[in-house]
Amino acid sequence: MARKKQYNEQAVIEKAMALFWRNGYENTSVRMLEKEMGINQFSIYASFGNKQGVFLESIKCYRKQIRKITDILENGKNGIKDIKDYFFNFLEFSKENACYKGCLVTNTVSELKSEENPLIMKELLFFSNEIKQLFVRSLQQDDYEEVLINKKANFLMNNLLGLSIASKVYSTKELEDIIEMTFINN
Amino acid sequence: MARKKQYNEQAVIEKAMALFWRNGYENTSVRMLEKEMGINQFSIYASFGNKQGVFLESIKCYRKQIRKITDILENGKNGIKDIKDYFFNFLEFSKENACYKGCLVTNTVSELKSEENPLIMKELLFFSNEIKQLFVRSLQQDDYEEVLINKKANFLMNNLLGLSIASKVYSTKELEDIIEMTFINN
DNA sequence: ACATAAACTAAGCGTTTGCTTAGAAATATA
DNA sequence: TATATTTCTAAGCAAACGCTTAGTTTATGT
Repeated sequence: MARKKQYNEQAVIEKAMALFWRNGYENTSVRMLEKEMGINQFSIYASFGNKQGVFLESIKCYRKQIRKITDILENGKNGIKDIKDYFFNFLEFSKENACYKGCLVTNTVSELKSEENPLIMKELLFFSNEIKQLFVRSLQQDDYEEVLINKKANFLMNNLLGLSIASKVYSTKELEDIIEMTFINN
Repeated sequence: MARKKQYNEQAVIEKAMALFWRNGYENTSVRMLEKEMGINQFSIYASFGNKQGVFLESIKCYRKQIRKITDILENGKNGIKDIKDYFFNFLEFSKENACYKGCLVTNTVSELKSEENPLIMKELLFFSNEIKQLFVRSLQQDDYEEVLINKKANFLMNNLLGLSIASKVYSTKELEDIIEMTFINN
């Protein structure tokens, strides 16, 4: 009936995601996506609508990849200890050739403004809240009171957000020390 | 002998700095700077060379403005308590019309890559280290051992970096709770 | 008053941006 | 094998980018 697609949409989105992760949203042009994804601009727009569409799919792909470490946290039974492990796992997850790229979600929250990219921002904040809820779940295993759990979860999120930027400034040893300090009372 | 400048360079840089702070480096175009600074592109290039030059001067301006709160920290005598006050002061400093803009330095570290903007990045990391050294100075007043002081300083920097992003996501009440949690053992 | 030098305005340079379109190539059905 | 339908290539669109230049205005020293 017709010609077949010569590319796999999931496979090219993985490459797009990697590019957005390295360069940020605005600093990734459609021409760069074209080269990295290995397909023509026409195909990009046919498959994903526009640049924002490519990014929204990239977030889904990011979520899929990070499940490798969120699944561990979600199935953990050791309370805050599991969150600490997640921090170390995240550091490893965000690394590419000995270079830390931070978190794709955090990087983009920092870069974009809600007023100008409401759709993207909504997805990012939803994602961010999912991680926080994983922290809440683990903290509940250590039977703190509900209000304190929420405060602790926000505090830990703040440290995770910090790591996204700190990892571009500090050495691996320093980053590991920071994580140790974050969990020093547990 | 010649015509006088019709603008004050320090005054227009303040406006440029505010624009960079709100929008980030790449998302601030020379046309936007032109409007905000109230002078023609020719004047911008005559005074500051190029867009990077405008930004480098904006950092100097930012440093000058943030002295309002770093001076307090630098002259403090209450150890870590002064750092906690600095965190609250920073939150207020970063606010514009009930909207948190984060830290100009942190935002830009997160946005740009060292390989592509080495000059700007060098200034930003120098700036960032100055703040850390203020933390070290205050921590020394509480006589911890030297190695622990450095770890604590990095931990606090991580929380400050985190606040820059967290302030775009969380409410004022939550941000205040995060600061309380950061200093809970002091 | 006049010449001179700096600062102004505004138009425009080449390049890159996100996105579109015209037409050729390829494949599944009839 | 012929036809229909989709995907491909590659050229091109208007707008925005950082930056420059030609020509006018303004103020100062003589």
